[in-house]
Amino acid sequence: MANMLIIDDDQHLRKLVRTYGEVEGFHCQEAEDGEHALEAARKTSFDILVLDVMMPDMDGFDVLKEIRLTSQVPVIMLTARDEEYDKLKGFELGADDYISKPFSPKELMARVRAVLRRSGKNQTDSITFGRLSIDPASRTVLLHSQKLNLPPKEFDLLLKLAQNERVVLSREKLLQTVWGYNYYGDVRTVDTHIKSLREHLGQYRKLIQTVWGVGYKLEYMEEI
Amino acid sequence: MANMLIIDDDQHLRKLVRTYGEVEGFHCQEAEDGEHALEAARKTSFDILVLDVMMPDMDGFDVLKEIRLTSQVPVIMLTARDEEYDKLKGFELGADDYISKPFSPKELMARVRAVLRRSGKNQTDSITFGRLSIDPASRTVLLHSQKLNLPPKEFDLLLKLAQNERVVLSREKLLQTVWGYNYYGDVRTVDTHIKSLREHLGQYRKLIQTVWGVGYKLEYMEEI
DNA sequence: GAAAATTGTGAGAAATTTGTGAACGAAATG
DNA sequence: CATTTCGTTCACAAATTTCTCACAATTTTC
Repeated sequence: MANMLIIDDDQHLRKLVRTYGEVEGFHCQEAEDGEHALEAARKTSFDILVLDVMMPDMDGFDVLKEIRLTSQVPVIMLTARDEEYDKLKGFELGADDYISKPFSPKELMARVRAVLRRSGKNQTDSITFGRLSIDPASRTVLLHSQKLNLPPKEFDLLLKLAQNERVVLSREKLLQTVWGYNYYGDVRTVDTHIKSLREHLGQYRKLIQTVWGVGYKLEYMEEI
Repeated sequence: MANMLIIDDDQHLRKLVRTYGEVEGFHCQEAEDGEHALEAARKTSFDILVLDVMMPDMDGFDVLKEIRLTSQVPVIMLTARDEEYDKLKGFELGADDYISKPFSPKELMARVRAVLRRSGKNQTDSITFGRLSIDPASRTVLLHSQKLNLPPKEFDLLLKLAQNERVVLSREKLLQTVWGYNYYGDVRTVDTHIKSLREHLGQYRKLIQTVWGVGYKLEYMEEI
């Protein structure tokens, strides 16, 4: 299972993030300041860092700068509200995402998943939502441990949506990325495939949400 | 939704850039020469310009020089070849980036995103006010950790106001930026959407304030 | 305080967008 | 080569949103 390093001077916040992280199945380690974080990062290889910006002595950016000298590990930064400039600085230094305090732990975890998914450029890793699992390598989908036979286009469509969890993709974008850049068909073709895909997904049809006037997105919610 | 102005004498190239721009979610407008570009820029406020250097009569540098007299809008220049001289001149005049023809549309869009991010017009970061959080990527609004379903226009309107916190936006400005530069409807339509948006926001309706005789603004105060 | 200007609001028609079933040819399968 | 599956388009129904308008309420101006 994946390793998570939580870096924050606030012990309660560390604890909070840890609790949610562990629910998601991470091995969590905590660091109370930059020094300890860098030391921990030297000793262990982490799969994701959750890094607070505002810390005494060495702030989050300093830590990130150090980290980035040797590693491309995914980093999510915690910023106080209204720190537009900080956001920018964070992204330039190579943060993968940020979230403003106060945040809901659920949202943080959703972003953690999304970042891991994105940074796992490894197309061969399968993507899982509850009891639905998508494996790009073998091009198979498992639903309740049972193989689901999807037609090629539907599989590609599902995979694209899954790789962009929580991000709305317009019909045009989907056509471009799934059908190809030189496809000039009817945009509504997407709808037809979505319909068919939803039928195949059974109760998991709720994963695929229509964003009225914009497009479609895949969003996983615990209760499925 | 951001406005993009594409300035090039080559109609096919304009069309190409437009197509990709629209996939990325921009409202796109085209200008076939410097004159038309300046006129369009006077009428509409754009978030980014894509400007060809080589054009008959008034070339890209002339256009940029004019634009920079009144505006700091991000500009990406298209240069014919890998001309060091062009790059230099462009940067001196205040271009934000350049790209040599022939270019891949994907790369152009990557640069557009990068420039917008640098200029602080990041469209993808979520914005939080107390217990209200707006996420452009997933087009969701969380109010007290609960999802708020807003119609497209209301979401765009809220996002625009949020991205301009404490800045009064006139109805005309809102129509132009949210509805699009080519919308010619009743100005009072804005009022109707504001009303509906306020209803949806519940106690957070106080966020959206009427500035009598001018327009609307979003202002967050701790006590909500 | 009356008049004028501006904004709030309710209701409903109009327009837009999406869901869906059906049809048809292309492609894959055996 | 017959059969099945797949991809696409289309038309219509259903759902949702957008827009306009009239009038009420509020604020400003005179």
